[in-house]
Amino acid sequence: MDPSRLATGALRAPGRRRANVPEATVARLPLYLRALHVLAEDGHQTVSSEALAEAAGVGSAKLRKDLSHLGSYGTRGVGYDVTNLVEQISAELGLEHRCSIVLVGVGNLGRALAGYGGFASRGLAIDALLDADQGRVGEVIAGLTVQHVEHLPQVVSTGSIGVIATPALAAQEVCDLLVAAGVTSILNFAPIVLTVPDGVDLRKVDLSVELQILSFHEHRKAALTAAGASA
Amino acid sequence: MDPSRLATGALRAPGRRRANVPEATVARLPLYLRALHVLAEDGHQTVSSEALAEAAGVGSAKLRKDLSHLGSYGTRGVGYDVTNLVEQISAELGLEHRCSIVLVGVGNLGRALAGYGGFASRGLAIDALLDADQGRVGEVIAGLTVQHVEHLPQVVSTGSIGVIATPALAAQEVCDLLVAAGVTSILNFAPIVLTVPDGVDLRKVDLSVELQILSFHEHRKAALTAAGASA
DNA sequence: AACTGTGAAACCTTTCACAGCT
DNA sequence: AGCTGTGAAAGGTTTCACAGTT
Repeated sequence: MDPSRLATGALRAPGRRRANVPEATVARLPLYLRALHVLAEDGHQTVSSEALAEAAGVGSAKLRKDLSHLGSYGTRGVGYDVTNLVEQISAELGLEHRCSIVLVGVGNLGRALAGYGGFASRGLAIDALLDADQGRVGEVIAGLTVQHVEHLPQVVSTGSIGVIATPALAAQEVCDLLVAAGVTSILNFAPIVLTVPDGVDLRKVDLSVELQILSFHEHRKAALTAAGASA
Repeated sequence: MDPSRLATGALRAPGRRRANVPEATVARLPLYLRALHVLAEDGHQTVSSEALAEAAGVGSAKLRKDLSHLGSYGTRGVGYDVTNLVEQISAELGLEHRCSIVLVGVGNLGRALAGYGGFASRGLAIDALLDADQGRVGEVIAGLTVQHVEHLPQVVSTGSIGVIATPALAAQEVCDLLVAAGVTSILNFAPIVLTVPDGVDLRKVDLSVELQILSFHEHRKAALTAAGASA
């Protein structure tokens, strides 16, 4: 959110050799990682920027530029070593030491997230489920027992990621609780603008926003074809 | 994806007065709309760019620039008329004529999406549920009966938006079916890269990608504090 | 010959600062 | 006086094209 802080001096650590990785690049690293896993399972040992870009759904120049921000891990004339690149990207994303994920709000969406297998595969899995509703406390979902939201401080450890899947009205309160418990990275599914202190990273996923964006494009296309028909 | 196409000649329609709205602006219009609805319910008749920006979680300069792309709907010295602005943005997003939404894949996530109230409130609601699993066909979720995916052509109408909530392996096939049925706007929740023909808009929501991005920031913060401690 | 890594150009987005309207 | 609308500057991202390496 405040990119200027990304560039502040603090990271002149002893043996660091790389500059800051641009935000747009970070957002694509998970895509490359996923594509690489598929390639590895297919038995590929190396991959060209062209092929990996294709698998990840981006242009090859973009891919090379992105990877160049992590360092020079390719071999000219050959391509990238799949296993090595998986390791480099995983390291960059901090996926070595599985950080814990706590999910607050076990409604429809929370349940779906808890049961979603996509996380587990790659170093990320939900470790705790919490809810404010006593009626849900004790229920077992995807192998985890739902705890009352008051136990938040006990289930949070350093480096935990918080996921908010509560109704909009409860979201800010839950967010404050997460921050108070020391969480500095939050993913919000509630359709509301949350406020967090400096130093806390907040991302949001808003389903109806996505649909409205598509609605815009659909609307525009309809207008275009109507205009085309009248021309 | 290909911004150049957005700027092609085709839209020189007779009475058009506005230029193209930038993609980044489109992505924020739904946020403004939501904030405006809240303000309207609170009884506000007008709102300043400062106040609306605050409510939407953006800067006021950005908000004004965004709204200026839609036209001049504010009054200097006063602000924006809430009701009017809601109408203008709704029109821009094409939320007048409720376009139908068909959701394919009624697993955990699909169920959650079907039951999610967030859509219904604002011109967008799911109209049909489909699944490839005969065991799920006939089930009633959120007032809708699940139909077999073969009925897709019958439930799709012009301007429909397709939502894919199937497992990754089925997603491309379902996507192809949607495209064949005439859908030109698709929202994909499956963790896989989909290929669509030109002219079809594709957006994706990937939960594990979001978590991995947060993991990166968490990791970076940890590295920073470690470096800070050693300094 | 094949392919990476990267300056430079083109493009898009955000921020600033203020002219101009009410 | 207060606030919008907008050129211009600053910053970030993507694309191009090719030098350099294996």
